[in-house]
Amino acid sequence: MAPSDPSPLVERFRAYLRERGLPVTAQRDLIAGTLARADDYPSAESLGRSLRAGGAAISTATVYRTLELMVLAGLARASDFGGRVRRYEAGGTAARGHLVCGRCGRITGFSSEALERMMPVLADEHGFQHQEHRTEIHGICRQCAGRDAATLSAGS
Amino acid sequence: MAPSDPSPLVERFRAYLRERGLPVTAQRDLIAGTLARADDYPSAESLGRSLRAGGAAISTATVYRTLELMVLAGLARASDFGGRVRRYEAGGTAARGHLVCGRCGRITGFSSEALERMMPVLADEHGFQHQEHRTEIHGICRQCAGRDAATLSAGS
DNA sequence: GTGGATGCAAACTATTTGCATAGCA
DNA sequence: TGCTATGCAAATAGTTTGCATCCAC
Repeated sequence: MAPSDPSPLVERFRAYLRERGLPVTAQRDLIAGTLARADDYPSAESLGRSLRAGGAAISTATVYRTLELMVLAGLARASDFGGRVRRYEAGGTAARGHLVCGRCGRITGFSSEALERMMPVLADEHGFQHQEHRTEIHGICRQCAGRDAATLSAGS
Repeated sequence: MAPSDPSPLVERFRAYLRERGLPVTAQRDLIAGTLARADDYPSAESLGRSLRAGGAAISTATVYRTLELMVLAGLARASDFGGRVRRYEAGGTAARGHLVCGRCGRITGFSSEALERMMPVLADEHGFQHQEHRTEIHGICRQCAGRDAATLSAGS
């Protein structure tokens, strides 16, 4: 990663660390930077793997610890989208809803004002104090649907 | 469990099994019956534990396999509500939304017609074929909120 | 210099699987 | 009788933790 152009997420993470006198390390910068650039909701393991593939020397344990710290800091969000691995996304991303493709596994974030408005209302209706919410829509993405249609008409 | 009053879920599971010539076993009846009666979204392990506590001899592996089969049959739903264990609920339950209390961990299902209507629309807006959806609201349940308030005013 | 981060490897937890045996159809 | 479930125990997979060492402050 070029340290000349740190992403806003890296900056915010650094600020968070400095505020409480915690060390800003090369690993933390790298992990935050990679998460900020990731568009595939990586797991701790896959994120570490790609970092190592890029030449960085980072242990899996550090990746786990750092991502956990970022979640705590409110700078990342974690979710296991129906699978068995916890996957992370950069926080601050407006996306609160996620489209999970059952075919290719790709996850796409989206945001909906109507949804945002509805959630606290639904919580309230049940005497529940809303803090945050998570919405997943499982189905088939456009690309996979198109591929299916093509395969169907062409035969295998 | 008294076999004299099998729950509808047990019946439907039996029917599903018979339809495809699969064995209807005592274990499967027990597991389906227990899941039908459970109101706490049990994990495979906790479900097996309570069965064994009740005197039944059922291995953990069988519980996992049976619950998985029920999900496949569309008679149960599985989700890990932000935690690291997969928890199950009887299918057919109208609930599609879940309130997850961050204090006591209790999960409460709810259904909302408005939410049901909105999901396919949201999917469509993004060129996504909607199959199913999952909505979780994380926050504090009424009981815990009340307890907090009491503690606060009384001092610890 | 010191508290905290890192890396390694071992520990853990939840879940899955292989295989011999038992049970339903 | 034949196909499938079950149980046990071992294998996995993902994640966490203990501890010695290293590094940012």
